[in-house]
Amino acid sequence: MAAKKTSINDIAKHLNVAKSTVSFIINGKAEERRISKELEKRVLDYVNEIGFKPHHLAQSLATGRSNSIGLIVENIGDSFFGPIALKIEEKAKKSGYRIVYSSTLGDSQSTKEILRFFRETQLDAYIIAPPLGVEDAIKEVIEEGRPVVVFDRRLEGLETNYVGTNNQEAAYEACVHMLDQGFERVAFITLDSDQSQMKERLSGYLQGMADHHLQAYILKIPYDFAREDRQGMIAHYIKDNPEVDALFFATNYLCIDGLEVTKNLGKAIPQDIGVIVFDEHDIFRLYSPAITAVKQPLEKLSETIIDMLLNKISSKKSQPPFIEKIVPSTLVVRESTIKRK
Amino acid sequence: MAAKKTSINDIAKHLNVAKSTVSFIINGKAEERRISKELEKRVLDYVNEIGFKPHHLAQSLATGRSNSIGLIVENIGDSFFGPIALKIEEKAKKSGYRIVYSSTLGDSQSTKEILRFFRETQLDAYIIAPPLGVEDAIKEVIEEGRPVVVFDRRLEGLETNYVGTNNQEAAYEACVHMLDQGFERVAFITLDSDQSQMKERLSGYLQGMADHHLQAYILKIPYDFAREDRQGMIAHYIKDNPEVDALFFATNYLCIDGLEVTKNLGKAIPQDIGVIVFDEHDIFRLYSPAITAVKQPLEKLSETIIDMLLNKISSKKSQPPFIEKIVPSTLVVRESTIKRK
DNA sequence: CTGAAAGCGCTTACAG
DNA sequence: CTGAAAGCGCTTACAG
Repeated sequence: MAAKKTSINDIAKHLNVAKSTVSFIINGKAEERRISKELEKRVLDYVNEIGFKPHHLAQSLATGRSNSIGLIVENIGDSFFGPIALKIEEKAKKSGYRIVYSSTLGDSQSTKEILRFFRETQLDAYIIAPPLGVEDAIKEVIEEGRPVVVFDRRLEGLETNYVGTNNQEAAYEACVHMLDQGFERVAFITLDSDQSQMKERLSGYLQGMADHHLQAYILKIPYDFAREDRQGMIAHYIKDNPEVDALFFATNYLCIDGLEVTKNLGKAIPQDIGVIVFDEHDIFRLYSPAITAVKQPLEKLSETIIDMLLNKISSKKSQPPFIEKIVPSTLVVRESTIKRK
Repeated sequence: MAAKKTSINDIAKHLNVAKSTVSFIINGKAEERRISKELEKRVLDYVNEIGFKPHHLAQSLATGRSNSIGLIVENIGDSFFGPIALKIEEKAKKSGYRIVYSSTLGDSQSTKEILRFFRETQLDAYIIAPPLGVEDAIKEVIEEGRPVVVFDRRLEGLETNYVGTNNQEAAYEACVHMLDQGFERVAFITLDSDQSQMKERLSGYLQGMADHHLQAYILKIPYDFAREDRQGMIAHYIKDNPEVDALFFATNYLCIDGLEVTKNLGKAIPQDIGVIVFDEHDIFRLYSPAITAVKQPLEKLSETIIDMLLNKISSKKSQPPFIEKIVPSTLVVRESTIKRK
C-alpha cells in the first residue's frame, strides 16, 4: 500500500493544535517556545505512535540545509579512496549526514559537471580530492557559503581547508632508508602529473638523493596510460638503466605494475633490485618478498577530514580562516629493502 | 558573494510572464502547451544568459522525485563493492541520477537505519546488497512504490528484482577443476554465514565432491572474526587435517588470510597444497605462484544492475513482475592449481 | 495560447 | 503559552 505519508498537518489536525506547534515540539524547541509539558507529551506520544518522520526534502527546502555532504574522490573503487569513503561515511552518519558521492577519474571536465550537479541539490558541504583545473569551480562553491575540505592534494591558488599527509618528508625518509640499506642508484618511478602530492613526493626523493650527493633517476609515466603501457615503460627503463639498483614507486598501483615487471624480467628483490613504494596495499604485505611501503594513516586522515568539515558546518564558516592539517605517514619496513649480508 | 539564487519567480517577473509558463518552457513542454516559439526563445535565452538552474529540492518536493538512487553495499571500501559502485555511478550519472550510498558492514540493524534514513529523503530507487534480516524493511520500500534491485545475494522470502552470479555452477566448476588436476582432499573454507551466495558456493563444492565420491572437508569461520582469529582458525585446520591437499576459499579475503597462513607454515603452493578462490583480487594475479580464481564480471554485473533499475524507474514499476538476471563467472586458471609433473 | 492558484511538507518570524 | 500566515522554489490541474 503506497499510502500517502502522514504530514505534520495531519498530526496537527488530528490533535487539534497548530502545525507550527507540532513542528516546534518535534524539533525539540518545546521548552524554548514555552509549550506546556502536557501538550508536548501529547504530541510526542502521537508522533511516536504513528511513527511519524518529517519529510526531509520539505525540511531542506524550508531551512536551506540538506543534511547531505558531497564526497568527490578520484575513484571510489580504489584501495585508497574506498576505505577513506567508508570511514567518512561512518562518522558523517553519526552526525546525521548522508554522503552523496561521485568519482572524477582525474578528469577536470567531469569534475566540473559533478560540482554543478551537486550544487543544484543544495548539499551542505563538500569533501574533494580534486584534479587540476577545477580551482574556479570550487571557489564558486565556497562563495556560495558551503564549507569545503580539500584532501590528498592541494590546488595552487585555491585557498581552502586542507587535509593531507606529509608527502615530502615521508618520501625523503623512504629515500634515505634505501640509501642507509646500501642502495645507491635509486630510481623514482612516478606519474607525469602536476598534482601537488606527486610533486611533493618527487621533491622528497630529490632532496634525499641530493643530500647524499647521488644522481637522481626519474621515470615519469603518463597519467592515462593503460596497465600494459605502464609496464612496458617500466620494463624498458629497467633495461636501459642497468646500473639502477632500486625502485622507488610514487604510488601503489605503479608498484604493482613494477612487481609484475620485475617478476617477468626474473629480477630478484631485493638482491638484484630493491623496491619501496609510497602508499600501502594489501599486496605489499603478502608479496614474497614483502614490500616496504610508506603508509598513509587512512583512519586518521578520514577522521581529520570529517571532523574538520562538521566543525565548519556547525560554525557556519565557509570563509577564512581556513584550516590545514597534515597527518604524518609512517614507513613500514619489510623485506624488499633489506639486503641480506 | 553568497547571492541569493534567482528563482523561476524572478525570471517570470523580469520577463513579465507567469511563472508557470517559465516552468513549462524550462521543462521542454513549450510545444505540448502550445506556447509561442517566440516566447519560448525569449525565456530560454534569458535562462541561458543568467545560467539559471532550477532548484532541485523544490522540484523534488513538487514532483515526488529526487533523481537520486540509494546504493547500499556491504563495504564501499572493498575490492568487490568499490569497483561496482564506480561503474554504477558512471551509468547513473549519464541518466541524470546521483548516487547516495551507505555501507552496512553486514549488520542488519544498521541497514534498517540506513533504509529509514534514506526513505525520508524520497530516493527514487534502491540498489541493495543486503544482510539477512532486512526482508521486511526492503518490503516496505517496495510497497512505497520505489523500485529495488537486490544484488550479490538474495533474501529468502523477499520477492524482488535480483542480479547475481551463478555461484553454485561456478563453485562446482572450480571444484571439479581441482579434482581434474589431481587434488583429492579439497577443503572448502568459508564463512559461517547463511547468506545465499555463500550457501550456493558451498553447495557447488559439495556437489563437485559428491559427484566424484569424495569426502567433503569444510571449515566455517565466524563472520565477525578479526584477521588474526581467522588466520588462527585456518592454521589450526590445516594442522589438524594433514591429509587435505588443497584449499578452496569461498571469498577473496579469506584466501588472502590463507595465503599468509600457508606462507608462515612454509607450505609450498601447489606442491604441498593447492589453492583456489571464489572472487578475484589484484593479489591473486601477482602472487607467487599466481592464484587460480573464480572471476565475477564486475562490469557486466554493474551494468545489468543499473540498467534493470533505470528500466524499472522509467516504467514506474516497483511491483511485479520482478526480473532476475544471472551473470556467469569465469574460472581464471593460474599456477596455484597446476601440479608440476 | 497563457495565467492565477493551489499544493508539495516543512520552518519561522510575528502577533497576540 | 499558542496560532495564523508567509515563505522555501517548484509543478500542474484548471480556467479562460
